[in-house]
Amino acid sequence: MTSRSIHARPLTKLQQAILDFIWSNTTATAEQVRAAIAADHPLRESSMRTLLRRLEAQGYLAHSVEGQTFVYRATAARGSVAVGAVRSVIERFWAGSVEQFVLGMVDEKVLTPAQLEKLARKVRNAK
Amino acid sequence: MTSRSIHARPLTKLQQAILDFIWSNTTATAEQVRAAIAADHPLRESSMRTLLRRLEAQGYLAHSVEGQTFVYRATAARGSVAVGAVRSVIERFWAGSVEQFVLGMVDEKVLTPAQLEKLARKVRNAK
DNA sequence: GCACGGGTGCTACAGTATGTAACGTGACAT
DNA sequence: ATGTCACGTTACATACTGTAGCACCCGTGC
Repeated sequence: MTSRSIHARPLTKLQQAILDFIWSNTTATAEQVRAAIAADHPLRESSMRTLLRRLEAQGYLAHSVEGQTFVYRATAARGSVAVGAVRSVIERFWAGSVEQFVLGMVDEKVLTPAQLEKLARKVRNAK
Repeated sequence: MTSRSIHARPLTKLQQAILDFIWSNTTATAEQVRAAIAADHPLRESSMRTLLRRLEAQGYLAHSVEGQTFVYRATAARGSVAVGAVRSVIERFWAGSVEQFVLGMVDEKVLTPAQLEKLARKVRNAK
């Protein structure tokens, strides 16, 4: 099962930035994350720890102890979290029908018939 | 631009229920909405009016006056709001690439290659 | 003219998540 | 012992939500 869990709450920019970094690096300590996003989000060390702790409480992260430092890692792959977000939208708006959803995307011109065609080919060949 | 999707805040169940009713009925008064969702969400009249007012402030609704009653209607079609929600996810997680997004859906087995193929055919024929 | 009921806005308050951080504390190196 | 690093606890402002009381206006009936 694609790990249910995680409260289908949308991530804020800050949370997203943190997770993005961790997803890219597999693991990260509070200080590493802090340094990485300092440019966009300057934060005190303690603030960062609070954020990481909260993300862990929400199920996005888990940590192990390395010496006296917490090493965080994501509990779910980036892709599955992303797809989970979309799935919740599909459930609400298209009563769970992925097909209706895709057709809706075409209707709204977010996805063109040509793109759809191309993707179908690509997937077919990749198989 | 397909109408900037309002404030990209996700709708709560309650808000969704209200909008769903209005989308289904084209227009609705506070009392009609209240009666319609009373089973799942029992609310006082004034509460309902507050909710409608807030949804209007957020851009989802607009109203006209009929006698002394407010008649609400949605400012955006259900489909476009839904797609807008998905688009914001695509932006965050797939850097805006709809194609990468669809491939991600396939990767995560939310959309099967067969379904994709079928949809492509369907759209082609519909054109 | 005036009370009454329907419909409205204004105001409010508790609950929850978020952004932000100070402070206290325990462990380890010196 | 002492400083330093990393951690947890606690806190506070802001924002949105769910929920609603109450004051106010307008048309209809007496």
